[in-house]
Amino acid sequence: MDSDASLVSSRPSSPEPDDLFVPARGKGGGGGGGGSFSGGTVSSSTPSDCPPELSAAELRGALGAAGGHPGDKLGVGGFKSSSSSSSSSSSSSATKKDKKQMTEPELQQLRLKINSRERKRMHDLNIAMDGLREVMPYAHGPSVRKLSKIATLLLARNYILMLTNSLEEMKRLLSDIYGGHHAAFHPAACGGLAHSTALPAAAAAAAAHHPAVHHPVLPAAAVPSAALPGSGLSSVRPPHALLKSPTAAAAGGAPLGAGGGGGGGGGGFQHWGGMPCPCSMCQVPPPHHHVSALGAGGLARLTSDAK
DNA sequence: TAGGCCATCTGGTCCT
DNA sequence: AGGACCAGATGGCCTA
Repeated sequence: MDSDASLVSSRPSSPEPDDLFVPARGKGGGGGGGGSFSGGTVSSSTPSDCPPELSAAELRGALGAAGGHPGDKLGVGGFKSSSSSSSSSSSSSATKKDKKQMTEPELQQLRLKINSRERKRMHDLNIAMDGLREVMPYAHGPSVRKLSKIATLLLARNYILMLTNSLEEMKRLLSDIYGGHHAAFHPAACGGLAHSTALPAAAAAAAAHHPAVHHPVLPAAAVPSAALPGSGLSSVRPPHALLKSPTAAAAGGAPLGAGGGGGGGGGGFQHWGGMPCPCSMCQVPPPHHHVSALGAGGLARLTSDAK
């Protein structure tokens, strides 16, 4: 409410490498967000400069996933006991052997190295998350707090669904306009924009009726405020509940989280200045994608989080 | 003070 | 063998 400064992500995504370090031994428990870091910077890793793009491996991991599934973990019995000589048995044999043979400092060194790698990995993940936030409509602003990770993911999903629906709607519109005789006209396949000059008045009118993102396929000429995510997605409203912003919440409007129960009362979301839109997309909530447990439940939960 | 979110540590598993 | 990925645990910060 009052703390303006704190509204904008009071915490950095991750600390500076210089600050990163771990006494490894002394810390009675966990790392804690930079609580008891002392000396001995571990910049061993930070090899590259953290490229903004996801590496192939990361993408693979993100998409593939499901691979791991350790499943057991046996209750994490050994939790932070590693700092000692570890060797709690049961694990990769060779590595274990080596670990047993390693001296304390060596073990510590190894631990630091692994920790550093993990830190970097999470840092890269956060960078990717920030990148996602940047392209999300309404995800940033002076008085809007940074989206949480879960909110970012949910919002992104719904955003994609909405854009997909917009595309479908546009295709259908064009199909209606040109009827069957112009089967050769397939904007989606041709990239759509290439035909901008060929768009008849009817299409232009339709475009005018649906400015901005709602029909992203339309040429900029026909869509004055045409909008790429960062610029003016005035018609796309995120789930204000996720934004945790008093202003956003007050602004009201239908949440982007249409798929789930997001819409709540009013039926279809209104992208045109509060006026109900006649198009099918706005009348019917995004189909077939039941927002799944996480979607609905998560949003509901997050809603209660709204300010 | 409780709850949410996050960064970090850590051990295990899978992959190259 | 080393690295990537994953999930559990812990503690700190912030907000209601």
